[in-house]
Amino acid sequence: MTTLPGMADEDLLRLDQQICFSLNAASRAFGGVYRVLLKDLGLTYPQYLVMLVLWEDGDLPVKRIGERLRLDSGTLSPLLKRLEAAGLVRRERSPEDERSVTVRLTAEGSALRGRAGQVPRRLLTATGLPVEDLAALRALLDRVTGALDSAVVDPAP
Amino acid sequence: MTTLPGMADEDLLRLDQQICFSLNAASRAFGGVYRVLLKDLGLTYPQYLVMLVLWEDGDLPVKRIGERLRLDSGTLSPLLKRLEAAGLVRRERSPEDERSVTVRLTAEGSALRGRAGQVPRRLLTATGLPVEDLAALRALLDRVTGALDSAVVDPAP
DNA sequence: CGCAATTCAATTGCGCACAACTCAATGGCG
DNA sequence: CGCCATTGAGTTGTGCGCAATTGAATTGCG
Repeated sequence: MTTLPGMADEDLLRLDQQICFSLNAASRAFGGVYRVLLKDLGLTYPQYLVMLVLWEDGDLPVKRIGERLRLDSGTLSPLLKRLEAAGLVRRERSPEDERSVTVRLTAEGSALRGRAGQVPRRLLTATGLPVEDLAALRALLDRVTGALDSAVVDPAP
Repeated sequence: MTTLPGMADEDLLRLDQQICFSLNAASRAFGGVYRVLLKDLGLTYPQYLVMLVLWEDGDLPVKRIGERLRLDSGTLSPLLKRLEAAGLVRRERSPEDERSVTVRLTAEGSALRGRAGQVPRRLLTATGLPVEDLAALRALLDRVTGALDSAVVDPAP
């Protein structure tokens, strides 16, 4: 079984503590830096992620954006409304499937990409890691995410 | 300067995209697994982090908990109220400094530690990574967090 | 064809994260 | 001593994340 022999629950509690602390802290530290960098673009971090997807892929239905970012409509609907209110995107019901809503960049939304050009470089230097280490970090994170997503965890032991 | 020569803004945008996607996804994937594991303890993930700190250190003022978890009173005050409502902690004004509030585990709160004993092991196995890889991941994350925290990022280029 | 199951977006409700602010207690300094 | 800056919690407001639900459009199956 999965008993990791030779480690007491005590020790695991401590290790667990460190790992979830570290991931949490890192996630929020990233958020903090992005918040500063994105301030004069008028974007929040999650909004920036949506714009990245749209800049990369062009117009997309809400569903696709959700798949790319691992977000559901409960998060995306109000977020996209705010982006629309800011004049960066428009939302239109798809003619061939009235259930689907296509998100389109406005001219202003597309133009914002130019002003965002400096953001990644400034973030990468802020991390203090060489690009190779960041790639390694990303690989590890993706492996963990994949495992966690496919791990069917039954609630009760 | 910090120009990372030889990389175009285009490429950096893409790399940035991948890194922030990965970190975000990993963070939320962890949250999802913890949510399931903690469900029958009646704890959310952030509440679990607070309990871990209290189990480790004993009674603490709100201030100290915030330092340990990188959280401010705006987050902790309502969270601790919910833990108190659940009967896991009590909050008392410190006699020697009336501004400070000490958070104390109740008997029920201490007892919960036993029931939480299985959580870390089950999480570790869910990650699908050997312990050494997780340690490496944690080290990388801590390095990045340290760098990001100390990086004074001026809002406007 | 017609009805049931599925899909997609939106909404509601709850909890967390963070900025900005209030308010009381404390400490320092003239 | 008296005043003022600082400190510690709490509150408010905004936005994200997710579960659960709704409602309309579409698909599938008898």
